[in-house]
Amino acid sequence: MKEILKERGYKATPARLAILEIFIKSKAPLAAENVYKELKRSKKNKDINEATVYRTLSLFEEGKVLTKIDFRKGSVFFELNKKHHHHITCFKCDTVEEFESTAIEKVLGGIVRNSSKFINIKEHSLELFGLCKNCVA
Amino acid sequence: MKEILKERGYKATPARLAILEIFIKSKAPLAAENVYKELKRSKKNKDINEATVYRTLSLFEEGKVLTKIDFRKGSVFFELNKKHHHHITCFKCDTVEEFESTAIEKVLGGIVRNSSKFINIKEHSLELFGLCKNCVA
DNA sequence: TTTACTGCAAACCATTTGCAAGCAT
DNA sequence: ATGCTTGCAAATGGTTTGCAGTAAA
Repeated sequence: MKEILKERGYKATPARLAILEIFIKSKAPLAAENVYKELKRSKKNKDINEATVYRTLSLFEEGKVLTKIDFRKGSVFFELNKKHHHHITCFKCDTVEEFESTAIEKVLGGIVRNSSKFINIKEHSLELFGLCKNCVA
Repeated sequence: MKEILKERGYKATPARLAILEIFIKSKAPLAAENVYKELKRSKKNKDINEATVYRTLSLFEEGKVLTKIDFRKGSVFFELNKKHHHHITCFKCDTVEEFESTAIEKVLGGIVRNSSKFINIKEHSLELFGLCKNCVA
């Protein structure tokens, strides 16, 4: 973990290590609030300030340690930066399933080719929402 | 315009008519702030309160007069509720181009079929970002 | 008249920032 | 030792809300 920080010229402070570890252990994307609460829950890091959490998250985003996700939920979520993928989120229980799709990237390529104003797409966000099998019941 | 309001059981107040008209005339999605400034610019409706704008926007969203769009820009945008489509937004000048794509809907269908946790998707948001031809120059 | 709608000001919530103190290198 | 990091508290920006007055039906 210290390597990840050192590589990017970040000092390996307890706050950063703790926050990174939370993301490594988490299977779901987390908002600042989630991270902060998780810290408070621990004995060791319960005194890390909320502002530090926000600062660390945006530092990590800049350094491509984390990626931002927009779930239309009022606050911004982050997850470890890994291979490009998308999410399906359950309206009710917030379960998140990830998926990859080369088909989507292909379709997007076709769209730009038809565009009159754009030549290429630099980024896209695609978020799906539905009810998961548990919540449909 | 009054019909649109009456159909949904909304009172046809000057604020609502003015806001609806702004959307009918606008070719781009608008945030509350944009609507509010546009009102202030007019002689007739310059005294409509910001809170009223927010209340009207969410009323219109509930009534499916408007749809919410999330451009990752800090504030929420709205546009007239029309046929399902997506947007490509320019990072630099914020130009928005709309497009429809049956291919995308088809791909999404395939994705759900492969999902272990979800049976169907109720909503999705897809936003593309790039530099428009003007801004690439 | 009745109830929905509005303006105003205060409250809210997520996030950011200035500053002085603290710690990693 | 030096300057990056942090905590704290205050500020921000977008949006929401309580309340009392106002207007659409």
